[in-house]
Amino acid sequence: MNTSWVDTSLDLNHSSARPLRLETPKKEQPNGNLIVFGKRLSVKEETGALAEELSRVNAENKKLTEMLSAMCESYNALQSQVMDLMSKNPEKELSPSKKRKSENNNDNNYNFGIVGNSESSSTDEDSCKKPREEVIKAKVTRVYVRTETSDGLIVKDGYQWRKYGQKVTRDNPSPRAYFRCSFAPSCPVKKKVQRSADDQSVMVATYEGEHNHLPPSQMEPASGSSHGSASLNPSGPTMSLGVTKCKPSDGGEARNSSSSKPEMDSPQVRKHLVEQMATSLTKDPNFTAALAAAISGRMFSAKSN
DNA sequence: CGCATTTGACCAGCGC
DNA sequence: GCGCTGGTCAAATGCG
Repeated sequence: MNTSWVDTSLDLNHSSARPLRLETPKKEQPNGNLIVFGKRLSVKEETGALAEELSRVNAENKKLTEMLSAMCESYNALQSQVMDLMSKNPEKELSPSKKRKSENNNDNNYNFGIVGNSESSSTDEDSCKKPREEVIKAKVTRVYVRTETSDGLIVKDGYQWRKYGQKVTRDNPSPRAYFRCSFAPSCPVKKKVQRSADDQSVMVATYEGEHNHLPPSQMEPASGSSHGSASLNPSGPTMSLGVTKCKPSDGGEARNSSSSKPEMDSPQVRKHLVEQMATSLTKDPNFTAALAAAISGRMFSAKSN
């Protein structure tokens, strides 16, 4: 099971849709001088400006690295909390009233709350504990989306969805919306979207199944930006901010080959996961492009002030 | 007019 | 069997 954390306030994909302009001055001027932001500079000034920008970019890079490591640390802390909880409450923490067949198959991690807690609780052990029930056929992915806006139960993920129901559930005052992929019935994917009971600014999107088609944004590149803001993609090939990549989820593809029985408490494994997360982020062209765009955007705003 | 969304009704699983 | 609950259906409604 996948669980992704996406902070829509970052909106990286959206940023990456912009043409990447790192504004590295190029020696286009025949006289050796440069026009930087409309200003003609001498070679010395250019060197100074470049050095200044370099240091600024370095500082930015350092800041981002710190943010990344902080993210990983908090993730690890949460992970260990989950492990503690799981060891204290070996299996049956669900309130009896919630025990529906499908929920037992798919959502037996609700009892651990939000943010990363749900992952790694749904392993093959669960299916072993319930030999009577069918093994999960549809891949279930849970995605957490932090959204500052209150524009309904909308989680943009690049796919088109058709809403077919809405319910107020017992354990959460905010309504839960039910979506089917608009390519249904050929595409069996369903999605449930509900605001987190703990944090109303967090949307919890639960995907069931996998798309058997490309997202419309990729099938029609020209219209891609229309779906692209706050883009997250639980099963598709596009980028989802890789916090989940730290964990041995079933949807983690090749990022963690030891997904069968991970020992999350091992410091080596943790370190390895952090490294994998960092490399998967840096390898992702979308992420690097978005990062570069964000940096250049900051440089622009700094310059204009 | 066609399509998507809304929303009350209905159904099925589960506990008592 | 009954009540509770989550999930789905389908008629009504809205929108472009």
